[in-house]
Amino acid sequence: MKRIIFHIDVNNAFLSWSAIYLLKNGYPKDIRKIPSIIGGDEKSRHGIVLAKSPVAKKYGIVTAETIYSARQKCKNLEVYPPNYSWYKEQSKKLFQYLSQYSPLMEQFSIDECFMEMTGTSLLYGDDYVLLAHKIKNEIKEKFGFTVNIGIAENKLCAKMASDFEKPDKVHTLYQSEIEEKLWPLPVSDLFMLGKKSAQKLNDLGIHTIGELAHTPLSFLNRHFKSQGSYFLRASNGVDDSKVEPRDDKNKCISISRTLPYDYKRKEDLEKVLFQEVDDVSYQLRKQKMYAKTIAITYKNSLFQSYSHQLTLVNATNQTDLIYKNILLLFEQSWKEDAIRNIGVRLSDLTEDVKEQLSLFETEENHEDEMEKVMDMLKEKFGKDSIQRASRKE
DNA sequence: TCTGGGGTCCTAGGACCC
DNA sequence: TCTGGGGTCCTAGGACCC
Repeated sequence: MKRIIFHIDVNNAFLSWSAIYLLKNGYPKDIRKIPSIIGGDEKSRHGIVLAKSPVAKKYGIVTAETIYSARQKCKNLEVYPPNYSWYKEQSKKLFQYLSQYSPLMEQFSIDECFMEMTGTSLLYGDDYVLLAHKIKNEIKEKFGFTVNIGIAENKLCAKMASDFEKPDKVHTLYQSEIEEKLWPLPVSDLFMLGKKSAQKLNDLGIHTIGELAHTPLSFLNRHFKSQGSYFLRASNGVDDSKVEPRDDKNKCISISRTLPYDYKRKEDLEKVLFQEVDDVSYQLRKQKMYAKTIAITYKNSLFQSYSHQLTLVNATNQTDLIYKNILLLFEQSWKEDAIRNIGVRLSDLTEDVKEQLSLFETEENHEDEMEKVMDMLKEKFGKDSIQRASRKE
């Protein structure tokens, strides 16, 4: 049986969702119809473009560029702040609705998912384009925002197809259409082929996906190692990965903050680190996980990144133990440069801890009990309801 | 008023063991 | 009297995604 995969992608998700929110609350205009963007707060140095309206796009504004630069391109650009809790709500509603059409769905991000549609012709008939239009139109009617739907025989091609002309469109990219629809595109359009690789390919004289598809594997392997094999397969529309529902278990949990100004004082940085550890270890406990690897990450005033990490003998989820190790890492790694962004990352996560205590480790049941109580309070009254003594000024 | 935040995966190189 | 070599674990850094 021919495999059929749908990829659903919300058009300008953050901007569309904000537009709906604003209209619902009596805002007089639809920000989808004017030159507008969703952007972070520039004063706290979060000034980048998170989403753009189709009109803003016409001015050449791209996602992730600075708001400052976006304004240079369009003088009467309107900037609106993100509303993440509302986005999450919209996302949840959408996926809930979509799940009625297929028992097998893979949520890929807040605004994208894959649906395994193989075999559904018994239910919906074998005109998949018609079905996709039905779904797309129902979403528009029911929720007020538009989506693109890509139809193909595998995930990669479905994803590429949904990226063709936007908004509010259905596209197919069957194997028989690769040459006509995929090959003329620039290599940078290929999924998982980013700026660096695109530049390198261009320097090697390879500009289109079609050219890439006809490059010898040995040549690509020489220049791109294991990625070379991926590039060749992907450019030929080959992908045999399955639609797999995400398990909710993360491989890592991290928090990082861009500071209001560059911090140079040890005490200031330590205070931020403590808050971050408090947050991140709470998240860890909420997922009932334990971390074995603890890392500190920096971005300095010159935008250079560096990091330092250690691996524990026994995985933990205790705030104090994690903080102790973060302080150690901080002592060992901070170059005493001015820090723009500092973060904490927990990885090597496991569900169970070996209860074996190392030789000199003391039992910390006390700490465990206190933490449980504090977590319960956080659950009930919100994350900021309770703070440890050392977190206060 | 220049340049976010949260992820996953890969690679190179060093330490260490047998 | 010359510097083997495979395997594993760990760290740092980087590419890429939304």
